[in-house]
Amino acid sequence: MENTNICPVDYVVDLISGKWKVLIIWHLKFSKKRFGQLQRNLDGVSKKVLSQHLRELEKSGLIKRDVIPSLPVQVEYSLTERGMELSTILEEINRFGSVLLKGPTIS
Amino acid sequence: MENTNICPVDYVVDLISGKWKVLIIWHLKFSKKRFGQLQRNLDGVSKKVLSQHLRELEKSGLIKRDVIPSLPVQVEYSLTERGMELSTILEEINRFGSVLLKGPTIS
DNA sequence: CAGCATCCATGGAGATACTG
DNA sequence: CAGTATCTCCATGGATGCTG
Repeated sequence: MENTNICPVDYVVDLISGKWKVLIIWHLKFSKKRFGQLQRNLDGVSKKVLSQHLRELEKSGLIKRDVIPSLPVQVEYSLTERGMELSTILEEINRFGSVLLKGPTIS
Repeated sequence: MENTNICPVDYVVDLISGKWKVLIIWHLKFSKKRFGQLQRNLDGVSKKVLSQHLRELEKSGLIKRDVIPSLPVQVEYSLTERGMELSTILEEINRFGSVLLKGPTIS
């Protein structure tokens, strides 16, 4: 997770290398979610890790964080345009990975 | 690097999450290379890590390993068809990442 | 040359408790 | 509810030496 990368590929890979990053993006792709919802959806994440990941994704402009000044506070997360773009790449990766997983290593 | 993933995306991400994986694929994309060449190209990799990565990439069918029975032994690594496919995805990621890195977080 | 065995360092992830 | 603060643990990467 080193930001000192000059390589854009490594940069993006780092972005989605976090243990839950892909899942977070996946879930937000379909609808915005609140913190607690996400935590329940990603079965097993600790709050610490979840908020770390969310902050990183936000910092790189992939997700948006909206604070709703209710009581108690609610926070909604959603994908940005860029996050949407990334999710289409993830779909490609998904297709590719599916083939890899099914087809035995023919090399 | 858990193989127990059901998610194809995570599977692929794990595949290219190793610190040098992307670079290895990148270098092999243009020409096959010997172990020592790779080690020199990826400035700073230890032999241990390099061979670990190579074995993993081979195991998942992304690269091919050819042993040339000379003295001393030479080993050539090259991309498989699947590795080539992946490298096109990496190029997309590259484009996307470049935008991310240049443009400030407009969200 | 290619690569394995060993030991060590580091940081990312988990568990838990506390707060505005 | 949505986090932050600590502490611990383990996997990954690094350094070095040995071998067919």
